[in-house]
Amino acid sequence: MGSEARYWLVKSEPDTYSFDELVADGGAVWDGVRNNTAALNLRGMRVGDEVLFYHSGSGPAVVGLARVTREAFPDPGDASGRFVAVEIAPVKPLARPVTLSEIKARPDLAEMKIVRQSRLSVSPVTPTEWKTILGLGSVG
DNA sequence: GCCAACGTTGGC
DNA sequence: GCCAACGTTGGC
Repeated sequence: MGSEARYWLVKSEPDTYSFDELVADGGAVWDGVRNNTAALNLRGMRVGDEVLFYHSGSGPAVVGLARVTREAFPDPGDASGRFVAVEIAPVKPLARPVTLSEIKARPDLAEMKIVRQSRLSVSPVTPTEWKTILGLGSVG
């Protein structure tokens, strides 16, 4: 792990917490993650890292961009002390959502963690994947 | 609503 | 420590 820019993807059910709600709130504590792999990724986040915000459920798609505003701290809702939370703030919505089916259809995105392990709620994104997603979403 | 993937739990 | 059973997530 060097000091290069890092990119991540976080997943949320829009019925539970949507990108629009993140925008309305101006930021959010990203807590409640109870998976060790996802927690490891949360611990890797640094302030300023950029985040793809993905809606799971019906019409799964990357819908917006966010930024890490606070690094990992103990999840207040976790009595075990094993899990952590971060804080993120909205940057902007994608001009158009990039759907999971589009991602799957592209050979250069087929290795994305979201494709390979659909249940992982926090995952790293490579710089190449990041640029490709932003291109598809007409951002940048 | 169904099913696959995968994490967790608990009996042994 | 192994593994079967079970629960949850998420795509379709």
